[in-house]
Amino acid sequence: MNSFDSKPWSSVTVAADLERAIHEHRLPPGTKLGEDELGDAYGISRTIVRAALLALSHRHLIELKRNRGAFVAQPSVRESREVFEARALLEPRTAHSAAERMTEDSLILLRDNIEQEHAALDAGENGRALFLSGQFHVEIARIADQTTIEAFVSELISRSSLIIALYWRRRAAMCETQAHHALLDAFAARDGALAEQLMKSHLLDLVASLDLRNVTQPPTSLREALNR
Amino acid sequence: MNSFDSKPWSSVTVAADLERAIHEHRLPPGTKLGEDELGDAYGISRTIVRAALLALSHRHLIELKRNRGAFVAQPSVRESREVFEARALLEPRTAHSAAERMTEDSLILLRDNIEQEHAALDAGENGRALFLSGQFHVEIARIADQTTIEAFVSELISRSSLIIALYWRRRAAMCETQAHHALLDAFAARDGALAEQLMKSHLLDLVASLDLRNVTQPPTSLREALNR
DNA sequence: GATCGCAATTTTGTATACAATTCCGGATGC
DNA sequence: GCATCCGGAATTGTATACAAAATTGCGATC
Repeated sequence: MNSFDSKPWSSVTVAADLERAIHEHRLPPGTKLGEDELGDAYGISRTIVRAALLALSHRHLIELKRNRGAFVAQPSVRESREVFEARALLEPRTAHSAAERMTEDSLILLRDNIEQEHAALDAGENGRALFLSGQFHVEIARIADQTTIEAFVSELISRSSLIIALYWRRRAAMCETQAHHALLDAFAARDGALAEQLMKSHLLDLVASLDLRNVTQPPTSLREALNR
Repeated sequence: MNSFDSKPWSSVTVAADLERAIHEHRLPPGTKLGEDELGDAYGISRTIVRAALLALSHRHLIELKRNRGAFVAQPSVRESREVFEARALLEPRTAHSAAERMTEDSLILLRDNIEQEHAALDAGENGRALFLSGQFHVEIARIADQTTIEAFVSELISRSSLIIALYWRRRAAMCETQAHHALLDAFAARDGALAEQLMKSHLLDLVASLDLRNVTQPPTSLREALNR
């Protein structure tokens, strides 16, 4: 996969690479991430792989089972709800701040993001589109100039991607782009209150598009179901 | 320090032990945490120490400088503001939820926490009192049954302890206990709105008790100031 | 006497060796 | 035929060896 890159991979670049792969659904929930396997893929020793896996586990993107290895996380229904409740607390008011601090450059960045997402959808690159859609939210926190909140939102966005992989229901062509467009308009008008309201609705729509009924979790593989 | 414990230290227990030491101001901001030193102290190899340090760095409690080592973090004025802004978004509404879910057992837990903090203050154990004071906030998130938010709050609380170490101004005998007592009453009355309001005020009071004017940071050591 | 440079020491970064645990398949016995 | 047990293979956990970088201290030089 990445074996022929001459880049000097470090634990942080490997973690970022893996996080993106997870975010884009190239590594679906439940996937086993073997240390030797990854080490070979990146051309590094297990030492660095382990550091990267540790970082991802701290972000709740993978689960480390002692003596068993690393697996792409499979958020429970409960956890999924919590993630979106946390987002509901953080993102609307952050959008409000962002609207007030909005610059022309930032607007261009956001507009470009929507553009790229559209292009990705047209090209059938759904994973990439999902990633870009997430970046839109992270970018807002960055524009609000809140590094700390940005870090939390970034984690929550990546976890949301896992949640979408597991519980996505609505087949409709993403209304996403529509919601982001509306937000963009609010930002362009520097209307903080509107941006906050739109973000709140957007998040509610997102949750509504999930199937979070408390049915027994469908395990990805039979193995996982029985091995506990 | 811990050399004679027969416990089997793991990266997670070591990280927890270090975090508590930082939280209680036994390890002040800027302190160098040498790997060999820690390994000797806990009777483990650097491998586990490094995993623990990695975990703490992900929580922004220590800073890892490449080829230089690990240092207890020294949050900037900017970062300090951000931490409290994040807390302002998360904690008030979490307190609201907690009030609505409050049980008798939880009330006893919180009451006990205040009790212990008082005892610690009387005994002159200020570090321990500060730790307990932080636990009060984490406990609220736990009572609200929000594991994800609890994790964020827990990190923010620990970082707040570093901020207090650096920027604490007011000498007054902590009004803390007073604020926590008022919160407890709101919880006992299951008054969510009041709890939310009290928490908001409490956090504002906390920030007000800090000296976050943008003066040049007083570095713990001259070295740190010049070595960049 | 102060400054600069170089080497020795210390400390961190990475790979690897070895131990411990789990996984998997086959043989065995009921 | 089915379950169980056992042993080899594979994988993770931990320690350690070695490499690379930074710090320190000494001594030469001006």
